[in-house]
Amino acid sequence: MFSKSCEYGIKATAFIANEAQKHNRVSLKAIAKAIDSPVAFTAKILQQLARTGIIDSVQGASGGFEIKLSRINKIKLSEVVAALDGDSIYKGCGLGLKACNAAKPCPVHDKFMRIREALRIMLESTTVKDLAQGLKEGKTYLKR
Amino acid sequence: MFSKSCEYGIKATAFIANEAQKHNRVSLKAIAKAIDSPVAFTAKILQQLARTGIIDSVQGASGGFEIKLSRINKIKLSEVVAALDGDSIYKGCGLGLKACNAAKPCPVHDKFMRIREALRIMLESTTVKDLAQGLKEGKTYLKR
DNA sequence: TTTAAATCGGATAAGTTTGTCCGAGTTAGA
DNA sequence: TCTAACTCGGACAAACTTATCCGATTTAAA
Repeated sequence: MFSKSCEYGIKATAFIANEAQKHNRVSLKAIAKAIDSPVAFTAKILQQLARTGIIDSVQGASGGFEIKLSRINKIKLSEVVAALDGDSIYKGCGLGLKACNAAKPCPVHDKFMRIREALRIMLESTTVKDLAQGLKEGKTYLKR
Repeated sequence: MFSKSCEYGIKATAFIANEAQKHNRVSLKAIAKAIDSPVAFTAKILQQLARTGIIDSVQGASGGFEIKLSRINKIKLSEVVAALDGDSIYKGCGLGLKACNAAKPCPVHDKFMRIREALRIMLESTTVKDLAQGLKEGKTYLKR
């Protein structure tokens, strides 16, 4: 469904948001450990998320990554996905046709539209805070 | 969502089924042309589908690929997908966790389950005949 | 001012998917 | 029996994703 980059990105964002609620800034190392991901690869993903403005990076000693507390309930899961995987998951044709639409649909067009629409709504109605909340309450996990 | 292999495979299967309804057997070349796919790569996919028993292949002159008319309303879209992409699309965790379940869920577990379940139901309730029907009626397309 | 703990960013490697090439085998029909 | 039109299957190549390495830069604190 999502690329590895996107999976790591979502987990990292959830972790950073949860730490933000505890007023912590977290290092790359700490993030990679928390989400069980390769450190250097995770760095690239965090840079991408920082460039997009989803997370903030702070350089230098005692630096790291953070999300402003006031923003964690505003960032949608869909934004994280779009930053890393683009919008093909919402927009693309299920069979990869370039010009697939209601006027000239592919054989799975109608049925796929419903699924993709449900996915879009789900991603757009879930915030980073929602993800962090589960972690905070010990109801959800980022490893195993 | 699906791999390129799977996209080509679904299109090819739909095309073969539609031709089967016209009592035609079709060659690799004809299939690749109809679905606008690379010939040699399509060959691999058709071989895979033939091995799985989804389509039938006939060697030699005037050979090609076909689906028995009596089977086109029995083959589910989910079987085609499973043959080419496996079942990770139904079973895998949205964030790639190996041990993600209701007891120890990832942050998107519940929400993803619903989407994947909808996808599963859709793929299992769509037959190859459904796909061919749209083509036959000129309502759906395999190119562009 | 020096040091150590960080991120940044470019180069490169490994792995997977996608795509190509070609010789061998199969079969209908001339 | 020969030929032409097919599929089969292995080896290879290209492109993309995933992952690693390392030097440069930034910054807090001793």
